[in-house]
Amino acid sequence: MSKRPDSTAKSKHNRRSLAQVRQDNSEHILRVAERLFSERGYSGTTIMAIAEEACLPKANILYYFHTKEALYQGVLSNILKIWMLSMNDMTPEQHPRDALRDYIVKKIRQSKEYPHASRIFAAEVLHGAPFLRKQLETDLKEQFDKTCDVFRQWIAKKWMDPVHPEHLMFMLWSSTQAYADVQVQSCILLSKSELDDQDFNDGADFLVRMVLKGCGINPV
Amino acid sequence: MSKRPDSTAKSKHNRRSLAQVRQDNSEHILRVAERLFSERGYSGTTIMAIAEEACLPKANILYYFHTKEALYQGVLSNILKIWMLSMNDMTPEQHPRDALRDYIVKKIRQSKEYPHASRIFAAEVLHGAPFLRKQLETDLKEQFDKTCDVFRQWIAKKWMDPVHPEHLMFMLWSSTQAYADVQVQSCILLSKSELDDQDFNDGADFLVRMVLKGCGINPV
DNA sequence: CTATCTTCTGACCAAATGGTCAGAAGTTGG
DNA sequence: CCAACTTCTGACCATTTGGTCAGAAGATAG
Repeated sequence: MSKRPDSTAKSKHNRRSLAQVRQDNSEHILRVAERLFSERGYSGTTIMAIAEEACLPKANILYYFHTKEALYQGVLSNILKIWMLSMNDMTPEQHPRDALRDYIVKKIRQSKEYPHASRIFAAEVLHGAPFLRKQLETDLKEQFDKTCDVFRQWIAKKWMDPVHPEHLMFMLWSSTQAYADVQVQSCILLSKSELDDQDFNDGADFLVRMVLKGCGINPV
Repeated sequence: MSKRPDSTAKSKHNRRSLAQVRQDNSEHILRVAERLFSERGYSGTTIMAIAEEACLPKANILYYFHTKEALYQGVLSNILKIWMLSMNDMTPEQHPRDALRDYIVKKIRQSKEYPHASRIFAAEVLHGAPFLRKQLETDLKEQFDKTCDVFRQWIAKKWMDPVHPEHLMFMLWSSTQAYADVQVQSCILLSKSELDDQDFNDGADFLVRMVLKGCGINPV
């Protein structure tokens, strides 16, 4: 049960403004909801469970987010913000050696820092993106196409082997994503209670090396 | 609504034995349930929905599978059967060039042929494997450790670069799995209604090439 | 201090859900 | 043909779930 920011300090002094209260509570609820949605999925998460974890009465959750779906949308829009933000553009001028390395490292770091977000996103896609379809079809597709184009230009410049750009993108996405999604499984398989920093670094090193070599790029 | 095997042929003749009826119906229900669970997740799938899709009254579903969880377990055990079956052992004697190629091709074919199973499995793992934990900790981990060991032997024989075996396994698993999981997303990104055989072949070729080169294996 | 606005909450509700059960309908073996 | 057994199903039930609402409690502005 993650405590909300205030809780004890309800005495007359140390008062927060209404605006402040609203923001604090909204964010607190969103944080709790994100965790639960990522652990149990949309249907598996009840408003009551969120309320208990957030130490707030159920009706209060619904005061801030009028429906369960609205709450979920709130979580999703937070996630997409992170996503788009970190999805740095690779440029045709950059050498793929650097651009791909940066991309992989960034993505894996993201999987480490925002595992809930990563997993919600993955679950969303897995079930046909019922809530994200629109956004994926516009924003993400644009990004995807642009990046594939960069790959093609690198290939034209003979900076890398003529690999299938689309499949390279799939491979980059899935294998970096895996470090968040399969954390549970990883723990089972590696017999660790959690992936540590070293594991993430090893993963990044491994992937960078594999991708660069696999694309015929001299890592220098 | 996928029709059940019998349906019309209820007239006196052309009768099926009770044993036959039982098997037919069980399998029919499992098939329908598998599809729905993969599309909507465990909590998102109601018995009523399964009943409607299977063209059977709800009570009949519960006659064959006493609880929702039992039905889900039935689906899962089907899935694990497929999984373990196709998880061919790579052996230290095989050259990684052939073994890895076979593995990737097989896995991707599996993603194509059993997309529902693949997705249920992925969702299960994503949510901490609430129903599969035991099996993963025993069967899958054994397989995992054994395969990592094979990689180590290949490395000792200088048949491939000294890559991190565990991370290679992750990468193989996630990037092949992706061809089932992300089918939706793939369709969005590639603007196709479905991945066709060519796409799966391209994916396999790409991955084989990438992995072999990435591991410093001469593809011959 | 007071009138007004926002925040908060217990009590309540209709619908959906997993599950039960008695008994009808069909099958089987003798 | 009959007794025993399996399959099937409509009606029913308790619980859970998302959501409403009236009014209490607290904050704010004049």
